[in-house]
Amino acid sequence: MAREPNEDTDAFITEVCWHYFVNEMTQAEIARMLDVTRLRINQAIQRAKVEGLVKIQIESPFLPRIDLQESLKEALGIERAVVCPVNPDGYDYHRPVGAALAAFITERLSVSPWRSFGVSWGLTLDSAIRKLPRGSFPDLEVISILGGTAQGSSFNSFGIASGFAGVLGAHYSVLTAPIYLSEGIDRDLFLSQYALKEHFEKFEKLDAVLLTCSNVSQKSFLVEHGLPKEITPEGLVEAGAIGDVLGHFLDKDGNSVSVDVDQRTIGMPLEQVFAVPEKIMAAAGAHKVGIIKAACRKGLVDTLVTDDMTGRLLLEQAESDIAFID
Amino acid sequence: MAREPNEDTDAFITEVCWHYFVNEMTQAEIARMLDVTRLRINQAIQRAKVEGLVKIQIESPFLPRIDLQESLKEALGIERAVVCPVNPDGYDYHRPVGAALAAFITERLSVSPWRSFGVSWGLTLDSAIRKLPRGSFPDLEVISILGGTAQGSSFNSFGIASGFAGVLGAHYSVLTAPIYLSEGIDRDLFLSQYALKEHFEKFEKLDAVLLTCSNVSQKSFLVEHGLPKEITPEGLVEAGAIGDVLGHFLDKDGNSVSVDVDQRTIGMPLEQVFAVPEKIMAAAGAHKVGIIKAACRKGLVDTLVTDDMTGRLLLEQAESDIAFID
DNA sequence: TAGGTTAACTTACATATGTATTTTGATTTT
DNA sequence: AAAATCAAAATACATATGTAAGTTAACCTA
Repeated sequence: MAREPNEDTDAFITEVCWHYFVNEMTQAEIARMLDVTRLRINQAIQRAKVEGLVKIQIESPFLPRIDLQESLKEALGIERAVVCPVNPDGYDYHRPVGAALAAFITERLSVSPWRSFGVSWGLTLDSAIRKLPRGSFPDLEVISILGGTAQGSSFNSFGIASGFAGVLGAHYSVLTAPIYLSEGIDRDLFLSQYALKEHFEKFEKLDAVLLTCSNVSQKSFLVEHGLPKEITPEGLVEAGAIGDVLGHFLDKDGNSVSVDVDQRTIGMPLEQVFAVPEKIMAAAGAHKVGIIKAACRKGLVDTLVTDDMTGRLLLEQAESDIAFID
Repeated sequence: MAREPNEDTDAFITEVCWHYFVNEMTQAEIARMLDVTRLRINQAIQRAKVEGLVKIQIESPFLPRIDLQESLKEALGIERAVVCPVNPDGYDYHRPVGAALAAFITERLSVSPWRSFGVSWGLTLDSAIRKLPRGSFPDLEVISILGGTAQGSSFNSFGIASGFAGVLGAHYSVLTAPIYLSEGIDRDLFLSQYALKEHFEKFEKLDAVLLTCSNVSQKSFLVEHGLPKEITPEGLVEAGAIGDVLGHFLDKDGNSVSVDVDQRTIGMPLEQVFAVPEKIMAAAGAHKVGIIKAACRKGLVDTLVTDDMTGRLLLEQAESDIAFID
């Protein structure tokens, strides 16, 4: 081995970003001034963007799509829809929907003082954390409401709950458990552990939940990596499943297709979700149209945060409730 | 006359910015998608930046300059110094110092709940408003502490106080009076007007003030456009003035050089400023070094927000208290 | 309807940005 | 000490951005 990679410090990146975004200097100018190569300036700015060190806020970001939002409220029977514009080519919905969710949360928190809210996990929530402006809510607690997988911090509730709490200056409480119990372990016995019991009691007093969902296909991280091997996507589809919410697989009417799976799921039960005052679902993508509609129909959603493409699909195929396997 | 200029709507600009900053599309892509020319996209983005519709926040913006901040605290005998990096060429301190002030205010508001704070006026405060992220502080009141001039909204307390209140979601109270009384009008009689009396009483309970300052030269808006014609810059310099704070001209020790001028100034008296718990001065530029030091020496400043260039000058010329006329 | 006026479009181009490739040189290994 | 290794610098270049022309066409006026 030779030299160590030159890890740029936070202070360096901060200074570069200040010159670039506030003083509006060019990258070349900054490089000359700080006596480094332009490449390092360029990379510093890119890293700052990715890691959320610079946050770009747009005032009233969902002003434009009012028509679509109104139609969606009507069609899905929900209280509120937030629709953000998305790039139809190179379609990546995580970032824009995450940004819209972040803006929505900021707005809600400034108006109604949540004491606690629940979070599941997934890339959309991960993206929301990066876009959320730093705040100070010392009386707020972020509660993870779903067990995690072994892989990557976006896919377990620890990374998400602690991430939200970090930027919001709040406390957090995580669910240190897998999303699905291994076969043979008794659910009630498992949940009777002191730490878990205390955590589950917090579900009863949540002011809001941030929900996500997915369909039954390779596009679903849960289906691809999170299911115990005894549970197969084919079996779930046969049973009528079109997607999942909080690890529970639902049919097109939002009813669970497998008591067996439900019994093994470590997380907030759907019955309890109904009782939460604000049920916010962030979800987008053509493959999620079916499960989004099912969740809305069942009453699991007050506010839907999505993009215009998905919004339009939700309206168009008002009658197609097909499970997508692609 | 021919066609009307096509004033882009807020919704249009918002959508363009969303595509550009969140979805990271190129301006050409956005133009193609929305079927307008690239020029209009380009202009929309520029307008959004200037008008503060997009706000770029940098996490912990004054992390880098800790050494300089510590030295300044020591040298000036103040509680806190906030130093932001600045572009030495094409030197414009209003924007970066305004941005730093905005970040500082955001931070302070999230920690200590001010009930009210006072504002003077000037380009630096105007710039701070543009950089300040929208907030909701319904119990906060922004109080203008200085009369205004007839010209431009940045130079009267109405634009500044209402601007701060607007972005912070706060109330405001303005001082509807000129900065200097005309000769012959009795100050006490003038201030006894009901509306003014009520306003002046609020000065006693301020949690913080945002102060600015300037020197005695053409660079000072106050000197160039705000002085009654009986008061000349030459006369003020002869009397020992090196600059002004809240319309009061001070010598190098921070003492007023003209009881006459003070008698005509409509604004918060300096004696009252001393009593405010947080005295924040935002000021930068080589020409302000003298007056900044004088104000600090006199005890008018707890927190100084400035840039690295001015910071370094403040340290270097620890002994030069010259009034700059250039 | 002809002519003047001007916003918006078109074109052009200089500069800035993002990225890939090659070169350099410090450090470690043999 | 020579060779190997690899991060950082240098170089090169395709694309994006900002701005300044000239051109077109909508609209008003007379």
